[in-house]
Amino acid sequence: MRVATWNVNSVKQRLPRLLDWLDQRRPDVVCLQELKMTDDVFATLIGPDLTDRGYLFASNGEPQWNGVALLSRVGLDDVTIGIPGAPGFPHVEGRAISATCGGVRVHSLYVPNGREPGSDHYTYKLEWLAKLRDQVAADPSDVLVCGDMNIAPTDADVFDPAAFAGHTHVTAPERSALAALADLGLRDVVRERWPDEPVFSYWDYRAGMFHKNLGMRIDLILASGPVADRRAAAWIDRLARKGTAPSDHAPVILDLDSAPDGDVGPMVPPPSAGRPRGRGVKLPQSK
DNA sequence: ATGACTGGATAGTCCAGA
Repeated sequence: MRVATWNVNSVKQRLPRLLDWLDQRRPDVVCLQELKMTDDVFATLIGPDLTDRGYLFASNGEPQWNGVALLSRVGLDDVTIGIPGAPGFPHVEGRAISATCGGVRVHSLYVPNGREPGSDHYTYKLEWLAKLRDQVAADPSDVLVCGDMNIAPTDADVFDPAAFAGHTHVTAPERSALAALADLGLRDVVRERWPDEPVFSYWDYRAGMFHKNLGMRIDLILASGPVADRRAAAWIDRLARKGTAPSDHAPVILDLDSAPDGDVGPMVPPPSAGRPRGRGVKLPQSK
């Protein structure tokens, strides 16, 4: 069984690339984030294409921002929209959906960004993550928590820790929220497979960050022990970040029991021959 | 080349993203 998660940054803009990628990678379960459309529009725009490919689907969308979905061709049962008791900002946003697929409880998540440490949005992020922890704690033993977690688990998951000082995604309280999931037995399958490689899943569109491989690993697949033990391959599909009109995120792929493409490489560019990359580079700044 | 973004809503630019 192949499970993937991908922040597509607008299904509408990503439609041709998403369909091509489904045909190429043929995942059995797909977690999507940042649909940026309502459930009705999602079903109309892409539903027939998904049905043609054998997928059942469910979504938790909004008109303009956020939005998550689950696609599955190994069953889609007991769908839960959102997280029980989770806060809104101020309204409850489309950031979580879960279902049982192929015997595994799968979560597709778009964790709030947090904006600035100490801001209202940052508090919202931490409170939302606490409710996620409570929901997962009530889950069965076979669980996959997938999505854009908007947290880099360690300093190895950003191109230069100094560039992120004082920013969200790397602060101790955010990382503690991930540790709380680890305390429930969830394991970071990509990092377990590639313990030393700089594997990123997000690169800012600006300033040629992708081509310089100045990224972050914030899209995660966290597996409970029985599921993590079934890992045959785990990798980040950075080819999907190349070419025309990509998302700023790449998909993350986990193969359970067997790996259709073999045990692919870490999907990182070869190390540059010269100076170290990324030291002293600043984050692109919003106006 | 030492600078380099994209999407959504809107109808000027502004907000959001991480």
